[in-house]
Amino acid sequence: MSSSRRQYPFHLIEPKWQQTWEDEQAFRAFNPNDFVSEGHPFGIRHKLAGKTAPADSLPPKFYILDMFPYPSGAGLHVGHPEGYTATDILARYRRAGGFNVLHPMGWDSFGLPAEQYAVKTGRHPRVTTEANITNFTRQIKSLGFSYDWSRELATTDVEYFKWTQWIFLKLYNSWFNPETNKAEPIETLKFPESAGTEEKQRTYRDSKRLAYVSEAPVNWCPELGTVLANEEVIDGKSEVGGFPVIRKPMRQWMLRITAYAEKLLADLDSIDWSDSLKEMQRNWIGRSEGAEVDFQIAGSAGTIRVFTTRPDTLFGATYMVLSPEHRLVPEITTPEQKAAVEAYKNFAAGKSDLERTELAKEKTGVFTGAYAINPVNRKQIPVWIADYVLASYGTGAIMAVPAHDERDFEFARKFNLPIIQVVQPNEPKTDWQGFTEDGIAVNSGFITGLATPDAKKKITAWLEEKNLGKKTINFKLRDWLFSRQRYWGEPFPIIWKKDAAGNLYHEALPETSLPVLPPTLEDYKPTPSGEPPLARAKDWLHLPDGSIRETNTMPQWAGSCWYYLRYTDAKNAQSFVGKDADNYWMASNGKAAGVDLYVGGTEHAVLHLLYARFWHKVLFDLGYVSTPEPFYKLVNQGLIQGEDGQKMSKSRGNVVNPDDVLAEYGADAFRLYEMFMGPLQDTKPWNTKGVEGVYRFLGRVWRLFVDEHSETEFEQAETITETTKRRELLGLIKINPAIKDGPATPAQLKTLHACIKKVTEDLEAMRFNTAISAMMVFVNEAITWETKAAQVLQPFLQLLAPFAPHLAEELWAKLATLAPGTPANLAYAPWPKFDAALLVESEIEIPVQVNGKFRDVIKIAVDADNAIIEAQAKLAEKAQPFLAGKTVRKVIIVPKKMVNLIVS
RNA sequence: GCGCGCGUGGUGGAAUGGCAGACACGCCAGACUUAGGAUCUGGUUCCGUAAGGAUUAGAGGUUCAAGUCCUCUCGCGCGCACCA
Repeated sequence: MSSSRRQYPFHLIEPKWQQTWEDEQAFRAFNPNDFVSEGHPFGIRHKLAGKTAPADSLPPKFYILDMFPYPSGAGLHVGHPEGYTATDILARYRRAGGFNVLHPMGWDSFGLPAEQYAVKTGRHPRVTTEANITNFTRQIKSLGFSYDWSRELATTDVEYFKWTQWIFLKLYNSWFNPETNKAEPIETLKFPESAGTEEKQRTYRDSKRLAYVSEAPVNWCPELGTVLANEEVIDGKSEVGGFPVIRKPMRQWMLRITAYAEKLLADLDSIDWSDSLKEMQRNWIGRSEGAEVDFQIAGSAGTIRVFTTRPDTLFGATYMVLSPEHRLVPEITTPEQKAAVEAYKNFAAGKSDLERTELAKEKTGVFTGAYAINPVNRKQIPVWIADYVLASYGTGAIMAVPAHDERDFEFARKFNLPIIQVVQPNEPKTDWQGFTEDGIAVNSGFITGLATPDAKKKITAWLEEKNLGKKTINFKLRDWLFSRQRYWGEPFPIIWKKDAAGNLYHEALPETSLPVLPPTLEDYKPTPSGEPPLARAKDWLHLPDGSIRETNTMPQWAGSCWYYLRYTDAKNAQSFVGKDADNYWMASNGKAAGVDLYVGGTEHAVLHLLYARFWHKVLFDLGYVSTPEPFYKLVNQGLIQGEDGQKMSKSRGNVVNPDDVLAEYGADAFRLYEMFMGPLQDTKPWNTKGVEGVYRFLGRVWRLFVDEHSETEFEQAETITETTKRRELLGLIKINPAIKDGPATPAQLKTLHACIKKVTEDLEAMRFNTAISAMMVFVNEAITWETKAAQVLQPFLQLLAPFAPHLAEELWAKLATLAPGTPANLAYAPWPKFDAALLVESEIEIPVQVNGKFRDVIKIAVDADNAIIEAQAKLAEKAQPFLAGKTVRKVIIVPKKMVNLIVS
């Protein structure tokens, strides 16, 4: 730790103001019909003090949200406060702008590390989690963020996860009605004629629920001891920890997110997210238009249905491929091929996901012995199985058109299958083999000669007419695997029963039984038989009526799917969120709706952000929330790297701990640096020297405002005063005698208003780095003024306040002694407006170019007409050598910008 | 492989198509000082004593004018990855 002298006493100022804000609950947001206490600055500003405020009396709302953190044992990381600082600056800016700002914080506190720690030590995850939350709270509070702590929540709070379970029940008790195109209560589902018995009705109903049970191969991670969603598996490894993942058939809970694929895709157009993020979601949803086509199996009544985006290439289909898992494989395989097919199925099943992707180069497969009939030309084509065809996409079977599909082309060459051209590239020199783009249909019967889009239309119509196929839209998005074999998650409000025939079936617990608490355990490991840890609690597991509880728990994403809603009404005991609160905080304000600004890392691009949108849409369909989208504007902050330009990690030893930075430079400098580093969205390396730079800037601000002699007295007094009483000594520091409550010079006003303009515009556009540089320019200028007008310095403090709130408040309070009538509370003082008239120049400098090259600058009156500008430009001294002996052929004048002389 | 984004001084970064390098860091020189890792002043893209010239990854193009728009190449980052 450095022993260098402090630039200013932030160590006293910062705790002082944090205490003040907490004492007066300065940043509490008021809901409709809340009572606003007499002395609250929000009430004073909006004339609501001492009143109960109905929705229409409240100012417009602004909901600014951070992605809440997982409270890890490692504590806060410098990456966390980057987004939090940005949102805090905007929250403070909007408050000053007269908005009712909702700016909450909470904890995404279910999760694996606490559970793994529990497995090792036997310490209950709740104990670990609470200790971590305490530490995170301390760290976050020490940064002076203006959160409304009265709305703090943790996903592990019983009062919170009770409602998470409640929402699950809504999913369970709903189905997606394709006719109304929305989710409806399961009661509106009509049974088909065939579902006569109670058991059949139950089965039918269960097959339609938004939350359903599926027995299918899932992503099993042995190391983590749990299954994972597709979104949590990256390159065949777990997103958390990077452990191998294998396919394993298991009984699991799924959420029918695929029913919302179309809406999740279409509604991206209604929200203000970055293009790259929208693109990631689009790719993940993966919509593709094409056709399903039925191929008859030769010598059999069966058909194989395939999905293709290129029905126009049907005449070029020379073979078919089924995925090894396809249900027709055993049926169609001929006796001679049986052994080979079985061997191949085993070979494919034994591959891990990792091997499937990494060894994708070389195609493999075997012939089944069967032939299918191409519906357009009645030709017999062989049916193969190969693992390059995925069971989980489309119909799990394809028609192979080797001439115009790279994968089929590779496969056909390896196994010597015929390749027939059916598309002619528009560019005649292009090789048609392996040509996959649009062209002209050839060798294709009745579609020959048509351009690809027309050929697609015509053949699809033909297939539909002959009842051989139909236009189809397919999505890459799979249903969301929603259960985990863990302890530290929300238990499902579900029990299992046996019917008369001895079949297990599931049933939801009634809402009145919520919350379902997890049992207390001694041992958090799975059972020896591989059951989830909850199965260890025999008393909990078995209900008196003989039914058994579901032992899986929900994934960590469950809690984060709706926390932004709970913040709007965090204490509501009757409902997950009240109608008034939802209407006020999430309502439209004349634009697309929801959270006005949501800031967080890109790592949640397809996980949290897709899941939360899905839940929100279900709640919207069911009438529980007022908007179709949760987050109107979303910004991803960039990664902060270590000083070496590498990703921060313990193993690299380049992790910067915010506590250390705070101790040495203070919270205001830390906040300022995080914003000064560069654009919020960019990845950028940490640089301790850079912190010193902004710290020095704050020191200059301090010295601009305070009297140096009094500061020396203060410092001497501090050394002989006990620590706890030092804060009171701040009163010894007097205002800089150069500051006068008199008129400002035009130059001072101009400097101020230029700064107001720049900072305001930059805040609107979230350009924090350039806003800070504008304030630096102001201070560099102001420090040279012999007499400093209080009326110029005061608005500057308002500009500084969102960035460095502690220092600004301290100086504001000192300056108030000079300027009577100053609002007591800086945080709610109305944001200064710039006066354009003060920025107008009578004379401006404009550059003179000769043949497009900059040569000189001339000073002219702003309202000078073109003739004068031209004349002045021709006289510009440094331009003379380039004009001598030449004729000016053309003069280009951009008013107030530049003049360009074109000479021969 | 496909998609998206980005390449500007020694460093982080600024520049509605109109004076490239704002604002900082670092460095150099000076002032104050017992001292400086405090503070203040000045300088700092490169070549050149200067006048001037070159310069925004590279090559070409549009334009009176290009870091900015277009085309190609190279490099980096992110995402997806046999999705038919």
